[in-house]
Amino acid sequence: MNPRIPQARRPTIYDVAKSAGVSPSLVSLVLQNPDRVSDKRREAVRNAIAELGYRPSRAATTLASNRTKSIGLVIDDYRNLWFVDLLRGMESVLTEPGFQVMLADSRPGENRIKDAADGLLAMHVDGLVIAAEPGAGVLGGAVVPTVVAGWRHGVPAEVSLITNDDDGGGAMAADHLLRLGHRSLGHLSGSGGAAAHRRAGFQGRARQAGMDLVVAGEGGGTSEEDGYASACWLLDHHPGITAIFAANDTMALGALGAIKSRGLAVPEDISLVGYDNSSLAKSRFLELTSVDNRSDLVGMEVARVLLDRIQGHAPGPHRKLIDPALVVRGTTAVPAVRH
Amino acid sequence: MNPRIPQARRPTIYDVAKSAGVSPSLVSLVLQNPDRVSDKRREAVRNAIAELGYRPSRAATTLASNRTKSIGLVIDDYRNLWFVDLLRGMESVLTEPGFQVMLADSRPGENRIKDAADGLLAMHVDGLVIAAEPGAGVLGGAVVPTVVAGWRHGVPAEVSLITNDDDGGGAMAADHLLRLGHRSLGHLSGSGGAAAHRRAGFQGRARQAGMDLVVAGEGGGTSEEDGYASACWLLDHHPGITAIFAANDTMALGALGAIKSRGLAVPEDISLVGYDNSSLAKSRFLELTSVDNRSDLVGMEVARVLLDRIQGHAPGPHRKLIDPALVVRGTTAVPAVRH
DNA sequence: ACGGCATTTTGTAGCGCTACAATTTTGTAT
DNA sequence: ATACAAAATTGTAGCGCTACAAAATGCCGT
Repeated sequence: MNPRIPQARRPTIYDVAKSAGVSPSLVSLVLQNPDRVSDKRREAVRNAIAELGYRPSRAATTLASNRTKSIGLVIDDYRNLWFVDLLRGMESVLTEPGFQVMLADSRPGENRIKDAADGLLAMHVDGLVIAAEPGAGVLGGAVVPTVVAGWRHGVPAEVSLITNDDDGGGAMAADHLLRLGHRSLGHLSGSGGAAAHRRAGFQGRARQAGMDLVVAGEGGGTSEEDGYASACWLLDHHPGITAIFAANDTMALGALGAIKSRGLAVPEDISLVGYDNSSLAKSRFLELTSVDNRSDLVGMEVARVLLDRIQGHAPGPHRKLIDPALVVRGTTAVPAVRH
Repeated sequence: MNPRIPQARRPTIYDVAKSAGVSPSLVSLVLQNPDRVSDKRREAVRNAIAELGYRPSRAATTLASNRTKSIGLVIDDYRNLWFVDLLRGMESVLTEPGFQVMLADSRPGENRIKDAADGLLAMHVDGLVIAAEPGAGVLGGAVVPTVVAGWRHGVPAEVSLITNDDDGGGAMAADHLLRLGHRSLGHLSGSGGAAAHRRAGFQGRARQAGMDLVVAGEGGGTSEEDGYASACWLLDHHPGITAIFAANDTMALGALGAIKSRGLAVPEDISLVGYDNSSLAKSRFLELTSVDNRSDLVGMEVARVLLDRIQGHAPGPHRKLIDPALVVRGTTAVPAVRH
């Protein structure tokens, strides 16, 4: 028996080099910049790679080149599912050039976001996406290209920002109701930046068109209960209203309960528009007309901006609002003729 | 002016060693095995680390030790949101010992799962979690400890397996309805392993208790539409049924539509139980009694098993079913007295 | 055939860390 | 004090790759 143990050691660049009859440096070159290598050797190296089943060691590459081909994504909380679309969008762009996304959520604690970001930076990520409210100091020593996604406030001018256009979404909702012929609107708002922008956009367009508008719940909660309560108040104090725009689908669901409890029908008596185009909205049971954030597009744009910065193509920071899309379903219709 | 540029180079283990007046090896030791170092030096090193803001380079550690302190998680599709709970559970266990989770979803293609797993292995993950149906060959050359999560079939005996107990969940649903006094049950099933187990558990317990049971939709789809159609069929052909158990919340929602369309009320005329305890079920609008998978517990157990294997504590493969939990809400009640 | 230049290929020297054997220090028993 | 083992510390040699300068090769006109 042969005493030499076959050692299932992973092949290295040296094994490939030997097998292809070239130097290790040449193999490295083929991996990074195939164009600089003659056709003959390139093929030889590629064959050797395929034959040996060689895969570069990311750790070694990172250590030697100080680049990781990875992007860190900091989210505020796994429970906020919007990051799923963001992540999908990012991956759809990043997969092709071979970048990996590393996810970190921010556990409770003082400098939650900063800690998560620091952890990712310790792994030498080439770029950072902050999909959470960037607290003070988080964006300070930006050692790698950084983009804030889905947030708008507290972002210094030198940091890139890609966000859903919540103003635009609010305006879209208003336009839709306007076109249907509604003239007296209610809005269920809540606390938080996104809600404020949705409200502003909706309000702006409604006022511009000379419509009546009553806003409820401004600065309050954004749960189903809150939607229910605000909608009850609206319906009881402003019976002339024919359409309600809620700052999110959950509140819209609450509003639906309120509307039904008053013996009114959707969309016959009241049209209802939500926001987020959540699974709730898509449900056959609700068929809720809703504004879709297009967070997937945000993710794609984020990835593109980051790649540009990493590869040194783009100049300064980049800001962009992503257009949302209105998805019309069964809860909006032409208003009933009164009397 | 001083021509030397201050170079914001990250401090290395050498910088720490110099600052603490010890050798680099000692610093490394403090990082890995503080107990082996005298109190005096340990403190000196720790102070130096804090002072310099030193953070070990993951890449270098990986390269030198051939360990990464990271776990790869392969999911089948970002749209299947159950992985969110799984991930949360895993992180709650892995954060403390300093492990990172790397996520990879399996894009379309032939060997989808295998490619994703290979990608993670190329990054030298120390352990692998397959939260998807493990196709042929995926678990073959298991070079690192591997656990299959949330799946039950096609898993060879030598691979660890941590799964939701879908049989148990089905039985729980049956028990609940039994205790309420229901004697004639309907079940909305569908294709797929999870649905089959839920059905089997429900069926087993129902038969054991001598109840009437009609199953609809076996092998069919699992969407809201499918739930609606199957529930219609059930209600029309088996009017004696007083309770329906759906294989998931979405189908339960469809069933609710069907029940209402027949002029029946929930829970007065028909009790309804879903599965997954999704946000849908929690909604105030539905208040759906539902079985919770406890995927967070699956994630925690997965992480524990993996850590044990990685640290060489545990012996062979490990199999465990995680008990689900029934969340009773407003869609189940004592059946109405007939006639 | 030969200089001169561009292109292709290679050798050398790390990147920051850990493993492990070698060495020094400390503690204990005599 | 002295011998000896145990504990603490250090030096050396990589891990697998890339950067970069140096060397080799190819190509052109004359």
